Amino acid sequence: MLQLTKRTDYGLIALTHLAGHSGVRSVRSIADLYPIPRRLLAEVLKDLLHSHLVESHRGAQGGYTLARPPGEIMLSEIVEALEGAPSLTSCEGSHTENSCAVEAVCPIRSPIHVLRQGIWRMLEQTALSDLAGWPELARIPSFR
Amino acid sequence: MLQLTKRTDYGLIALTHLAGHSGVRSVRSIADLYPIPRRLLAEVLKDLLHSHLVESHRGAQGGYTLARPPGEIMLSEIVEALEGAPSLTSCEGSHTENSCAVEAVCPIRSPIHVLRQGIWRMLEQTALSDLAGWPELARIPSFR
DNA sequence: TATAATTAGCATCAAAACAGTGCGAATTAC
DNA sequence: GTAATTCGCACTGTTTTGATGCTAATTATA
Ligand code: SF4
Ligand code: SF4
Repeated sequence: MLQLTKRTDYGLIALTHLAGHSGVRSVRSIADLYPIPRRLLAEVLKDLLHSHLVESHRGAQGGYTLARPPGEIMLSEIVEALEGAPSLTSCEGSHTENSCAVEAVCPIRSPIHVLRQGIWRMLEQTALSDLAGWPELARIPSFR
Repeated sequence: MLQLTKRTDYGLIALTHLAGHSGVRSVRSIADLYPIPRRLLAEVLKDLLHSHLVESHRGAQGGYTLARPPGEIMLSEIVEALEGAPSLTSCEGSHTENSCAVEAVCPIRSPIHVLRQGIWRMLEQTALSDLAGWPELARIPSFR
């Protein structure tokens, strides 16, 4: 539906929060701050961990921190971590031989590719810090 | 999932075909040419009809034609007709008070808006003729 | 006029994607 | 030792999407 999933949405929020608040932040604290389902946010952060976008700190007083400076984390990485590389249509992406029946005579395949790359490039050129820099962020009270 | 639906995909194919072949084309002829489920394509074209992107011609030897020159039909219109205006997140679009719980303190709402507009602008600036002009199109045999 | 082709409108079904939850184990600050 | 926290896996319910069925209305044309 040409729309980001809530998982990605939540992931962006969490990462933006981490970018704006130094130190370790637990899932609980983030999920309480923004009313996000706690368990779901935990799943999301686990995915981000597996993609090496955040680092985890287990045990009491544990939580997550950004693995890199927010200026070096691109939205494309985040989206890819949480919902796979964008394909725009079904005939793209490494869906392991997901070939569409139309493919052979498809008149729109090439041009759609171009569009997809345009969107992808936008995500590649936007860093987490570009989101985190928004004024709204500064107004959010810090907890813990 | 930041991906176009198959309905949109099929719609683009049909419109591209109409753009490249003058005269009335029936659902059957298009669906047979590209192996697209006939009934589904019919549904798609009905939606396009309701959005005034194509014109219908009922009865025997009937079918559809483009309502406007392909240079004046923008991808944004097509996507909007088949899957609604792109929202990118849940807090956008006229979902009649679909307000997200996070909305009040959401740190990413504004920046995501900007991204969405970027994608939207790409679609607004690409005309059907930009797709139809691709070399593949010329190679497709004409039926009927 | 009869017939076949075709769109129009409606409803329905099946599969996939998605949002959200449960639970118990492992880890660690205190 | 205890409480807080991540980790891993599985599971459920809902929504979206893909696809199909059926009948009525329309129209070229034989
Ligand atoms: S080959 Fe064409 S019809 Fe098939 S998924 Fe790709 S763009 Fe869509
Ligand atoms: S308000 Fe924020 S969290 Fe809610 S849908 Fe919009 S971007 Fe996502």
